[in-house]
Amino acid sequence: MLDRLEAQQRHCRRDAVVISEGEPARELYIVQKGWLQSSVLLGNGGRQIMRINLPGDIVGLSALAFDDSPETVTTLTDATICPFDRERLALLFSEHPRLMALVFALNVAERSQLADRLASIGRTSARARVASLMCEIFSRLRLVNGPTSDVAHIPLTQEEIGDATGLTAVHVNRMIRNLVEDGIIDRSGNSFRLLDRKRLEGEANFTDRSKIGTSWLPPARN
Amino acid sequence: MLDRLEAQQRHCRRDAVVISEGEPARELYIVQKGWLQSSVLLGNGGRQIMRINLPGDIVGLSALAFDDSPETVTTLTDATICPFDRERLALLFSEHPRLMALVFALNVAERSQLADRLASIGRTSARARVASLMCEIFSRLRLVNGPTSDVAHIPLTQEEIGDATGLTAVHVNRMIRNLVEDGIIDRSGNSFRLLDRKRLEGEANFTDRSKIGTSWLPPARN
DNA sequence: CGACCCCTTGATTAGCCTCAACAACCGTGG
DNA sequence: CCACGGTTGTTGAGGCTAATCAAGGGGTCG
Repeated sequence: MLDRLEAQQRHCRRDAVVISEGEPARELYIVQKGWLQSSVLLGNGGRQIMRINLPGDIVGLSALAFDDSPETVTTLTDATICPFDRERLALLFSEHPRLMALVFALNVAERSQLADRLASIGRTSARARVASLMCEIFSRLRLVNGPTSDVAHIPLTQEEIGDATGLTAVHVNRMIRNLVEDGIIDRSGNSFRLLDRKRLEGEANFTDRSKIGTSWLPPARN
Repeated sequence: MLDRLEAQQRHCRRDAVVISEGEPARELYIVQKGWLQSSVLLGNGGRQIMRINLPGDIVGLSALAFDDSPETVTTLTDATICPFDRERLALLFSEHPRLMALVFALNVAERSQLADRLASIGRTSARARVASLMCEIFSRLRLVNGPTSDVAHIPLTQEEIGDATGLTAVHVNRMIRNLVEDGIIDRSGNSFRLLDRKRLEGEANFTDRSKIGTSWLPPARN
C-alpha cells in the first residue's frame, strides 16, 4: 500500500521550492532521496527552519489541517519526491487503520522533535543549540544509513544552520569551530565526523526520538 | 462516540502533575475544564513550556509514539480531565476513520502552532514573543468563550510566561508593562484586556491556526 | 577572469540576563 | 485578629552572550 503511494516520482534539483507558504497545498510528498527543509519567513526578514526532511519523511502534512500551507518546503540537494493528494490519504485512513495509526504516531514523534528544538532554542546556549542540531541530524541519518555511520556530508550552509537554531551565520561559525577545537566533532568542508557522541549529546541535552512504540496500534484489517 | 471518551472524569487541583516526563504514560486526556501546561525540564535547570492546554484539547498524544512521556503535564488551575487509554483510541481508529482523521488534523494544527512559537522564539524580539503568546491565548480563548471576549483572566505567573517564551520573569515583566504603556493591552492583576488587536497581531507576526479545513476528510462509516 | 557565494575573523554594540532589594499579596497558624 | 513566611510582581544597576558591522580569503561557475 505504501509502495502505491510512491508510484509517482518527481525529481527536483537543489533550491527548488516544493511547497510555498501561504499558497494552496493539497498534495503531500514522501521523500525518497535527498534533503529538504521546511521553513517560514517572518515579517522582519528573518527565517526559521522548522525541520530538515530526510528520505522516508512525509512532507506537507499540514495540508491535512489547512488549505493553504503555513510553511515553505525547499530542496537542499537534488531530490526525488513522491507526490500524492490528500484524498489518497483519506482513503488510507478508511481502509488501513493500522497503517494510518502508524503515520499518526510518526507525526506525533515529529512533533516531539519539534518540541525538543523549541526547548533547545528557548533555553540553551548557542553552543548547545548547534550541538543539538548535530545530534538530531546524526541520529536521523543513523536510521537511514545504518547505525555505524558517524561521518556525514551535511548539505547546510552555516546560514541555514543559523536559521534552524535561531542564530546568525557568524555565531554558528564560531560555535562549530568551538566544538571542533574541543575535539567533539571534526569537519572538513561540509563533512562532519562525530568524535565524542556522549559529550555532544550531553551538552545538547539530547534525547533520541526516532524509536517509536507500536504496541498500542490497532490490528491490520485483513 | 466522543462523549463516550469523556465518560470518566477526574478532578485535579492547581499544580497537580498529570503526566510526568520520562515515566510510562499509556493514557490520554481530554481537557474539560481548567488550564494545563505541557513542559520539559532541561539539564541546566531551565524549563520550556511547550503548550498551554485549554478545554477541548487532547493531552498526552505523545503516548501514541512513546511508551514513556517526553513531557510533563501540569494543571495551572483546578481542572477536570477525562482519561482514556490509548487502546480506546486504537478502536476509534478502526471504527471511525472520519473522526480519527479529524483528530489527526487537530494534531497537525497543533504542530503548526508549535512551529509558530518556534519561529517566534528563534527569530523575534522579547516584546514580540510576549505579544505572540498573548495572541495565541486570546485567539484560542475565542474558540472556547465566543468571538467577542477580548478580556481574559490568564492564570500564568510571569515566570511561566517566561518559560513559554524563552525569557526571564524579569524581562517578561518589562515587556508586559511596555505593551501596556503603549496602549496595546491593559492589565490589572492577571486580567488582561485586548485594546489594539491589529497592532498586537502585527508586532507578533501572528497567524490564526484555529480554523482547520475538513473538506478532504474521509466520509463517516455509517 | 570576474562575480558571487560561503566561510572566517576582529571590533563594537545591543538586548536580555543576573543579581539585588523591596513591595504587594496570599494562605497559614498562633 | 495579627504576625509570619512564601510567592509573585516591580524596579534598578551592571554584565555577558550573541548580534551587527566590516573586511578579506577561498572556492566555484559562468
